[in-house]
Amino acid sequence: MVIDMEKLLDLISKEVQDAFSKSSYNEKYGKVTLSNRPDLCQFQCNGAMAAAKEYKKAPIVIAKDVAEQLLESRMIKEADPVAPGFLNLKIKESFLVNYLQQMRQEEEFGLKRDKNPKTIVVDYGGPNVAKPLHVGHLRSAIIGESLKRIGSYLGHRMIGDIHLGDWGLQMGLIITELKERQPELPYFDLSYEGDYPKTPPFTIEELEEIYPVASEKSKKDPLYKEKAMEATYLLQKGTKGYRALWNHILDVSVRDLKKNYKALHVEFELWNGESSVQDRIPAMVQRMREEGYAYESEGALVVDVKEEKDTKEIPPCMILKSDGASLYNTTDLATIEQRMEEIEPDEILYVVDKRQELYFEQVFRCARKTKLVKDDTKLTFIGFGTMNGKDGKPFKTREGGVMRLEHLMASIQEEMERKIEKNKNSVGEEMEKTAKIVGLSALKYGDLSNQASKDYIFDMDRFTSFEGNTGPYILYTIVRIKSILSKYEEMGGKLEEKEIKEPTSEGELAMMLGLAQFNGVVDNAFEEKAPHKICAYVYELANEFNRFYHETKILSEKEEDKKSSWIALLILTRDILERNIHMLGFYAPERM
RNA sequence: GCACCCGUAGCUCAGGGGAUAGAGCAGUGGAUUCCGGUUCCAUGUGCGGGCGUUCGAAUCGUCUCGGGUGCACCA
Repeated sequence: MVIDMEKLLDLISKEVQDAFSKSSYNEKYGKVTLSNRPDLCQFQCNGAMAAAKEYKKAPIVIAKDVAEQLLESRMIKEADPVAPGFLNLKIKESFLVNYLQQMRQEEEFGLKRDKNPKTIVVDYGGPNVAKPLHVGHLRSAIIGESLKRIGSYLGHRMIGDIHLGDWGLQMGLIITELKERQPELPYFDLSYEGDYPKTPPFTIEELEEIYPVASEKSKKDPLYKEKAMEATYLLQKGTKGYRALWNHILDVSVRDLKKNYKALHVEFELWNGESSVQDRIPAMVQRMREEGYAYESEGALVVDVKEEKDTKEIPPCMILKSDGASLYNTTDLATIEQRMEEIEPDEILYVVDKRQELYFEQVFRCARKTKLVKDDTKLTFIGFGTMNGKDGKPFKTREGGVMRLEHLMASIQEEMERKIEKNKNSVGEEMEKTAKIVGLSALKYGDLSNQASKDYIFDMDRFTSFEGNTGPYILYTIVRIKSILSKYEEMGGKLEEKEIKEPTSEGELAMMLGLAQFNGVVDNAFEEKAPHKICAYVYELANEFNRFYHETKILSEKEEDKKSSWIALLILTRDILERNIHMLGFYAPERM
């Protein structure tokens, strides 16, 4: 039977709230938080100070009253009223141990699944076809993937949509350049009736070379640009040859994207793009017109999205350009419409560059105003900051260009190989594989450990270090636990049927308290859409383990009882650490 | 011009009404030579500045100074 466990802080809060009630104070003052003075206590309740005004009593008197009620508590060992009115709490070890034992038995460590699981679409990634992924795509992928995984653990139905940029002038440009180079291809023969070749007339490398060339030419040559626009028009009109060519571009490009995202351990449930919603645009625009939302302004079709409470001017949301063409807004709105029809999400999360905040504010308001979404459908913008170089400016290659994601990952891997080589624990292929895993942890942890909304500095040396608050340090800690456990097995020990006993040291107690925080932390991280809180937790837990490890000789312990309790504790620590890093989007090797 | 975001230790970052503001890195000193020395412990300066709200402010409000970003036919 699976019982969702209450979060530890909730349990303690409830206990303290009861104590407030019993001493005839309002239980709302009984909220308990983690202590910010670990030297004094483990948990604290500040409610007595807040309650002082209402009851016209000194806070310390209230705290004392409440403490009295807690004398018989089965979970609180000490409740210490301290001036001016803090209530300092310590938990009973027996209760803590039971809690951990239960965590071990429950699915997902008793992680409290949301009672009303939601369907949440996560819009992240947003790459353009025929263009290589670069560091600008990195944060969206990393953060989006993590939020998706955290949400899934909490029981939500998370659906990641890559939202490809696969429509518009860029496609016309590529087709035009192809035509210049290979006019003899059947795709350009408008009278061609036969089947088109199955194999694309280009490789991904060629495709990536073609786009910038075409883009450059169109800027300089108006005639060329006109051709590109003509090609775009023909493609959108559904011209057979152009469609066939477009399909090739998409195939080649998507295959390459999948490869790259796979290397990042990022997976999308949906590979929809701008093209997926083109068919529904005319009807949607028509409806907005008919229902009086959209009107002509300066030649363009717009929907007003201003609101009374605005402190600044919010420009209207443009639906069609003055030349009648659709634009990004149109596609995004149509995408919302499609998602509502096909998926009916409770929420859509947009994980995009924070500079697009105003733009999405317009789109969201427009979607709401034009009833594309239900009143209770949440549209959430999660803006992330820029990844900067050591100089504090946007990350660039040495030549000053945009760095390709592949290149960035390759150089991290190289750096990792150099470091791992020194350990001499692995060679050849295994080392390469390990370097990849550890490199990924360096990159993702380095990114996620910062608040998503802030810019951060990518520092190769710091991120790949095995010391400090880094991915490799976390992995190393996990590997160390694994190593101890396998040594224990080699010595004839069994990992099963162990029971966690009451702690025998401060370090062990701290570790236990840390482990018990797990479900509260995950919950909070998702609530605030803040993967960095998972990072902070993982780091703390790793530190607690290392401290414990340093002061405790586990394998040479003579008392079998103690030893087996520690082994059980180690297993739980390993499992929780691994579960957490999985939520961050990476995993630990067996050795490193 | 208007609006939004950010200023926390030498550096990179947490903390977003509660007690003495924390980590890591770098520096210095030490421990452990044992399950992986990629570990552990100790040690210093700091909330850009002013005014206000509050029993209590790094946190909320306001002004100011610095930095970044955005303001309809790009995405």
